[in-house]
Amino acid sequence: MTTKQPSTMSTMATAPKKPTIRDVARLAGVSYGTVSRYLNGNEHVSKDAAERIAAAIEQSHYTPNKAARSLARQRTQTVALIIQVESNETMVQASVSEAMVGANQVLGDAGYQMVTIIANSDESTQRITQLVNSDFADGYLLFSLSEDDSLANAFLNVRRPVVRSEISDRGDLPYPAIDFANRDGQRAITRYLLDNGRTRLAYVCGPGYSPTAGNRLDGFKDAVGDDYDERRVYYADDWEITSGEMAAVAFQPQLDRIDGIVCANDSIAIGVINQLARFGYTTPDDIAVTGFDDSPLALLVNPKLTTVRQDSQLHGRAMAETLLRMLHGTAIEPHHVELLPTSIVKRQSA
Amino acid sequence: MTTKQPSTMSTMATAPKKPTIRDVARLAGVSYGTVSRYLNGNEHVSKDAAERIAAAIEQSHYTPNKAARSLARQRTQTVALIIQVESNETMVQASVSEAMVGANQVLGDAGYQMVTIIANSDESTQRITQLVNSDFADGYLLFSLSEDDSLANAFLNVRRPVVRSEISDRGDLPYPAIDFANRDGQRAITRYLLDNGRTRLAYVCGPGYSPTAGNRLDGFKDAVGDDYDERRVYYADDWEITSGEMAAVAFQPQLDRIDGIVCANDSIAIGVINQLARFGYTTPDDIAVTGFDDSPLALLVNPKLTTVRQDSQLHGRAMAETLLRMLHGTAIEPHHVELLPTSIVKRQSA
DNA sequence: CTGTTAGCGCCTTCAG
DNA sequence: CTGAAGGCGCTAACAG
Repeated sequence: MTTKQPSTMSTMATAPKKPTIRDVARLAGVSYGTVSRYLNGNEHVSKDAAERIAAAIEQSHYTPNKAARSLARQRTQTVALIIQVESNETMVQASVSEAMVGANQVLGDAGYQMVTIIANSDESTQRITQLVNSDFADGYLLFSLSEDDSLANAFLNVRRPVVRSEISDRGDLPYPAIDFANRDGQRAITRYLLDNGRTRLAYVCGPGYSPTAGNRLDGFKDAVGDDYDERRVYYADDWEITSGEMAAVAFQPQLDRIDGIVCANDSIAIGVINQLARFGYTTPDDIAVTGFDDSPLALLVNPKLTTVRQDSQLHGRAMAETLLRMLHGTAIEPHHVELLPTSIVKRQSA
Repeated sequence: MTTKQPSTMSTMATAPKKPTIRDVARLAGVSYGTVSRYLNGNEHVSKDAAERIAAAIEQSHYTPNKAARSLARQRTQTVALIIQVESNETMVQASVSEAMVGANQVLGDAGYQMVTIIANSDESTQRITQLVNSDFADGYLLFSLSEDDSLANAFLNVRRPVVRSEISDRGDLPYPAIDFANRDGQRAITRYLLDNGRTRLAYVCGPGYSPTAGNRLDGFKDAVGDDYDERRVYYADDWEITSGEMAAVAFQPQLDRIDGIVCANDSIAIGVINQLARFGYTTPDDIAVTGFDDSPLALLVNPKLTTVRQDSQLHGRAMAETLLRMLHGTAIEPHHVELLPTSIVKRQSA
């Protein structure tokens, strides 16, 4: 079967509109109910009819209309992955794009088409709220919603399964979340520093709107225990490199009494290292620095980052799997939380 | 109006199914045809009726069903951005995610919902082919299709507007393309090297399946003219850092007679610089190196990359705009090509 | 096993 | 200005 059949092409030229199930039925000499059965894998179709239908479909280039099918069947076989990006400037994080690929894989294998939607303005949030309430998809994967996010409100009354990518303190969002064990991870890498004789540690915390930032800070607190000193914590406004540089500046007066800086993520760590270098401190000799995420950047910088690794593809897969379970009717406790493991990857910066 | 109204909530509890246009009509005391008119901004609705309908909608939390509307109206108000990723390992390129944001903006402003779909396996390609032929969206934005891509075949018989992100030699794809002036850009930065006294130039070319790779190489050829020497060209298998390293290795025997290496993109350039350093050559003193894309990485490495900048958000916006034009009925020449300008950004590596 | 038929929720003439 | 009715393309329940 070649893709292009001249005869077929000319046929199509004379009949420029898409064939419907009735056209196929007519071609095959059966009623269109039978064609529908064939299409949906119903047993009760004679071998003979099946063959004629198959031929008719082939010949007419028939493909079922998605809207009609969704309407009749009351489900779309589509899952939407909604990702919130802070602004037009920020782009999609590497971890998010990896998770997308993971989720896309398992959803696709299960016969669902995943589509991703970007929310980055009030207007888009508005539009998405409409969409979600219009039975656009059978289920939703929510990425990086901040605590007080207006986008989250869009899902308050949704009658479809939803899975979140971050744990949250927000009590009115009755959806399971799958997240990394951020607290454990940060605790572990902090202990690693401690075990290596770094005793005067500082911390650069992620932005306040992010639950993840808080969880990672908690892990740091766990590890340092009574040595925790609020004066050696810098609260960044975002997750970017610049924030790391600002943190180092803020710490400057006490840098001589600091021998390690634990950062909320890799980008911040890179910023810290850069700024420390400008101040004349070398990493890790003078001050050890750790990141979090093990993003592609971790390998690019000098020194290479010692950081907490998380498997983002797995994150996407795990989220998709529990969504599928819900789609299949399995009841999941509304505030169910699954924490994915992280691991320390030791490189040069600490 | 608070989002959660206890009374409404309990009402919903007793009537667990979504309200339809008929429910709204009943509540407002009009026929549902009138509600439909109201919904679609038809003039012929009395002020009185409009108000009652608005109240009924508010009260019932009504949102039109997407599938039904699409079916009746024969359009979805949706545009799909399809992006092909080489494998599960490769993630979404920064430039692509930026273009996504740009296109999303323009499309959203025009009342379309953009959804992005990932193609990364035969199975997903298969599924997408079905989708595209099922009137899933009103138009398509195609990202990074390789020349002989099977995915491209999915669009051979589509009856909807399509815009491509790369120019191509493939003649059977009658869709306009919007691309960067890759050839011009590479020619310009090569000339820049030449003008700065670099006379023995080598080139690292992108993967063969990519038209872009060829266009950039052509730009290099333009600039060096008769000095072009096939022995100083390395053909990479992909766009990644590792390929740059391999290129440097391949060039090693003649490195002493080379004073500049023009690379197909930033990642490759970074790989080249790294490997050169290992061989004991410094950049740019011994050998100047240039990139292409001005990706976020360009600023992170040492020395910072001198490269060709392209505005990826603009790319997305431009593609969306011509798609909109086609959606609005403007005829666009099938093989129309628009080339977006690039600029040289001088930093440290050359 | 197969034809018939009643919707799915909404849009859009067509009368009135 | 508004109600009634046919249809968008397909599914599913019901006779036969």
